[in-house]
Amino acid sequence: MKKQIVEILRKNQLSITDGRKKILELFLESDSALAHHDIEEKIQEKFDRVTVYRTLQAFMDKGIIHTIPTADNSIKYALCKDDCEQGHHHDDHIHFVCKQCGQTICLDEVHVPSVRLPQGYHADQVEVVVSGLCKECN
Amino acid sequence: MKKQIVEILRKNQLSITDGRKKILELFLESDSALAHHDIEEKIQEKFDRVTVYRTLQAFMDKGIIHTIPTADNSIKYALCKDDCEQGHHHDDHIHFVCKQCGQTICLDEVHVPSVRLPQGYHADQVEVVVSGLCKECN
DNA sequence: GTAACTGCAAAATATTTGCATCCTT
DNA sequence: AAGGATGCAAATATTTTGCAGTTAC
Repeated sequence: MKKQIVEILRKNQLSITDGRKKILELFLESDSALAHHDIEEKIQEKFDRVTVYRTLQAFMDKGIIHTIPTADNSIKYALCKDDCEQGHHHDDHIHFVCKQCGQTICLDEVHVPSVRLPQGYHADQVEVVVSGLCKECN
Repeated sequence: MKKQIVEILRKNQLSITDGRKKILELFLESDSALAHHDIEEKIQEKFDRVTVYRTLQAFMDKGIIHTIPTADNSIKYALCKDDCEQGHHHDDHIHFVCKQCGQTICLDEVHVPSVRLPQGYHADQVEVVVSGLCKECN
């Protein structure tokens, strides 16, 4: 596990620092998406708020994580699959937000249905967010 | 037009005030979704920031508008279709965000594809946000 | 040693709440 | 007249920026 973390950072040419290792570990351990707020809460050793912002930004830039659109104002982050390149994410899975427990998870096994757009539109990316009740809360 | 505005407010048991009329008018005129920020910009007569927040909240509560999930942090609002009830929106259309001009529009004519969820999950709502290039920018 | 990263302070921005006043009904 | 809506002030919360000190490589 520790090894995998270092490897990901190295592959993306990011210096291996405690903060980054810790935050990346959180993502690897968690099967649901994390908001900035969650990260601050879940990390024992306190890192500066600003460091968390910058770390998330760095991970975003490198395509290690991506944001998940949510209808409420919160931004959630989740790990990208391996084939994401810098700036171009190709998440062909859907996101599920549980209305009860608030967890946001990536349903990797459910593929994004294809959407037929009107003439003239060009689609780069399709995001699907399903909300309802998760396995535990149902 | 003016008549329609008053009618909507009345139907939802909201007092008819200048601010509400003006903001609702904006939504009716605009064919793209609006962020809080857009609303402040587009309204000549200045209403208090707080009034805009409260107006949007009131419209949300009544099911007049709904939020559109976006991957960046901005929250956009758009008019609901007639059959939205308080607290339960059934927007069976998809949203399109243009990466060039930033406009967010509702593609009413494109239906949300059905999604098959894993065992145990219950879907209340499916949000689809497509990003790419719109008719004008393509 | 150098470039990159972090923490602190502070600025800028966004959102919420309380309360007195004003407007709609 | 009464209840709801607004504006203002202020409290919170969120995000960004600059800079000096520290750490990774």
